[in-house]
Amino acid sequence: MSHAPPSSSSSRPAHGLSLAELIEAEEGRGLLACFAERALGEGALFDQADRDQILIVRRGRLRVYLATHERELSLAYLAPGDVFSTHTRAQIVAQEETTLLLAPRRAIERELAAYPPLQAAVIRVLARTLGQSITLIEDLAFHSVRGRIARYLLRGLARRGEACAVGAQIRLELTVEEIAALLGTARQTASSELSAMIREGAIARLGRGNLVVLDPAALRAWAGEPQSG
Amino acid sequence: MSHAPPSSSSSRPAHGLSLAELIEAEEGRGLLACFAERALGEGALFDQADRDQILIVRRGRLRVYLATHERELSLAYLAPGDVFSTHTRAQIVAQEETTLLLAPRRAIERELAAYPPLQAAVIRVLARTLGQSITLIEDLAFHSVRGRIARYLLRGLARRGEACAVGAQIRLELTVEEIAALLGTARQTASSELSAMIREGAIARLGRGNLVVLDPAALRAWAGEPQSG
DNA sequence: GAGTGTCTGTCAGTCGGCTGACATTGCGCG
DNA sequence: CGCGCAATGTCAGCCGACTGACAGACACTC
Repeated sequence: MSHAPPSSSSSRPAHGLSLAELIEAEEGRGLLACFAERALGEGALFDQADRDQILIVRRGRLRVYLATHERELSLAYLAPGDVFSTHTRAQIVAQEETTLLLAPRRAIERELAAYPPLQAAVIRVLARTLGQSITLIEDLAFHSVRGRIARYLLRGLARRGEACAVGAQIRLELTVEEIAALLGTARQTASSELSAMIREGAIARLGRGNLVVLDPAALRAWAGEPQSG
Repeated sequence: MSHAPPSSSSSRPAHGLSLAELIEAEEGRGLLACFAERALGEGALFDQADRDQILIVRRGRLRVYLATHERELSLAYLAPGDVFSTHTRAQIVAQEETTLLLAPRRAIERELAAYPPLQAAVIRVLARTLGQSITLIEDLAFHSVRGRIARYLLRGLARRGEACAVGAQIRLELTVEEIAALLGTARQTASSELSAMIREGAIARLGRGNLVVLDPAALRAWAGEPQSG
């Protein structure tokens, strides 16, 4: 799961193929046979009946979230190439027309021995997901809403490899409400805090859905990062 | 990581050997060679220099936690047989005299192909850890302190396979302060809430560090579980 | 242009949980 | 036994965040 918004899918270092790349490649031909394609219309809930499935997004966008009757917490948005597993307690909904590949977890486990690169791919996905979970736990346990927003903005920059410097632009690809759900807070609180951060001169609006960094040090301080330089 | 207190180590279903069992078994002999033994005295911090290590607890007890300058959040207590990896941002401290087995992650990855059962073991550890992380996220995002305490108590019962019925006993193996750290709250708040739950008759004290369930329905309601029966 | 829906900003009221402070209990040990 | 220390229970004061409500901004359609 990519904790950031519309995740630019596979940014894989030289460790090996991602699961998505693997099944498209030559050596994954047999593996591909395990998967069935499925289409989801916009707003369609992924049926919780098919648990224990591995899914790969081919096209579209999925939102993964935890829910109670009264509140929802988004865990991630999945873009084409992203991989997820339904055996967690998370729900999944299609944000737009989406097609995905599905395979039962048992089948994948059976293939593990046959496709050595598959092991590494699966472990890598799990490790990355775990890392993002810990980021979320840190957010919820240690950081105020303002800090979480600052961290969210900094992650957005880091994901593109941009430094947090004066003039750096941040494209908000989600609505305030969606960001609030991702940070575990209410829409109104996120809106107020963001406004306050602008009023205090740390950032500025640049048209609809765009921000510019004015005071990197303030952002980093709110994010609870060690001040360097 | 076992989210519960002093985790009764391996309660593995019939899926295969755990990593800890695997390295002790015949077929793990070569694997064992990757590991070096290390001893930690009580209160010793696991050196953050050796990142990217797989560790297996042999004897003693470790606490895994996230920390800032001003606060700590315990993620898990590791008992003999438990497995963890240091590549997360978590810190580790020995609660008592502890000995553990250490292997570089790279070495383990190299062995993956040679020991097919190892793949399953590693994936299982990661999946379990991820599941516990999601439980913690649910706690922090959806449940009040009272709810988290109720959920903690219910998990304790479930872990022993006991039902939450009138008269069921709960052994608190941690101090209130340690429980608070595990639930992401302050010591005082945890203490007050626990006292209130007792005052309201849902549970009762039974000597030092022991509780009895008096009103299972109340506990389940606080925990936010669907009321059945 | 008017009408409609969505996204957004903002406010007052309320409450849960944190902080700091202090009293109490229980246990180990000289 | 009495001292000391750790673990607890409890309180008042404060603050951050949620709730509900409403108004403005923007995009789309007819």
